[in-house]
Amino acid sequence: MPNKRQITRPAAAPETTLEAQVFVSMLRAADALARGAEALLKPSGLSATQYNVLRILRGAGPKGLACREVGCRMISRDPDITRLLDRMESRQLISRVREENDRRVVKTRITAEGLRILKDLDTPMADLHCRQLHQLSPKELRQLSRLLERAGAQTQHSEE
Amino acid sequence: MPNKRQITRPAAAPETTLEAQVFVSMLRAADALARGAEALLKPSGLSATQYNVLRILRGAGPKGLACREVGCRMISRDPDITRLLDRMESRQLISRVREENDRRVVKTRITAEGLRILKDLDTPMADLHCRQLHQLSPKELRQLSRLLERAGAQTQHSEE
DNA sequence: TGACAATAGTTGTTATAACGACTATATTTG
DNA sequence: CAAATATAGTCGTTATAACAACTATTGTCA
Repeated sequence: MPNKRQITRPAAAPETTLEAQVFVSMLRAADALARGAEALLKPSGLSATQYNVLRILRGAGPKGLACREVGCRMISRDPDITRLLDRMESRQLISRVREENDRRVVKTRITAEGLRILKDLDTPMADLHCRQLHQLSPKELRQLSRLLERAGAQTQHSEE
Repeated sequence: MPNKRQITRPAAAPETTLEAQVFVSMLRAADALARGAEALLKPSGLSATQYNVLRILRGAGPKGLACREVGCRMISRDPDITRLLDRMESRQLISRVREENDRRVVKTRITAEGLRILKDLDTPMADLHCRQLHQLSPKELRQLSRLLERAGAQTQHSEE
């Protein structure tokens, strides 16, 4: 039961390409980071997805965003924005109003309550990220960020 | 609605630390990779999690693994291995037998059918990874892999 | 040995994600 | 202008994830 870093080429493993290695490392690292964030959010009763939506809406400002626009900016796509927002609205984190001009769209905005919760989380979240990545120097972080952006450059969005 | 790479420091965004930037890039990139893999797996009716379990069991060989061991090696932890394996067993992808020595443990093994499906996926999956990461040179891939391992070095497991 | 704790899995329940069909409004075009 | 098409969002259903309590078996030690 080896718990080592170096690949031990276990039994039936087919030729492990460099790309496959990066694939696994990436998912693992991302999962570790996400898990930490979720743990931090749990006391607030927020899921990672909900937190992401709140940040997006804060970034969008008082003009708000259409349902679909929120979906586009999310880190992980959610095919069911409606009910995600339903839950958040019932918890008073966001508000929704149907547009007058184009009555198809529903503008979503963050509430004062949502802003408050988010604000309280800003520092703890930043601290968490630093703790999670403290093993890397600023130079390495920049390097990593650059590589990640290129690696994920398929479905590109812009957050907040 | 900027679709650019460079951070534009949008409206209400608090100071974006380097670490936070890496955090977002990482989740985004991982999501992109995972999405591609899921699309590839869909025709086989496998979820990413199930695929992961099959690879783990193939790597474990004919001795099989205890339920809990499978969970430890998975990329993303699943607190409900039992029902995950239930579904896979009912689809004949795996088999389970209770141990004689220690009657608490249930050994899980991959079936011939599971092996077959996995084998058919090996090449397409490797190709996918190459396509997904073809923007990076071998040197960059090694660099990325190394950085990722250090970034995710909190809950370290060994796959397959 | 007999009570207590630890370990391995299972099961019940609730919430959320995934997939697809459906309604309402707006835009295009013959 | 009416029919067709596109767009925005909603809803029904099924499957899966998340959380927590529960059973069975084994190990510990007073």
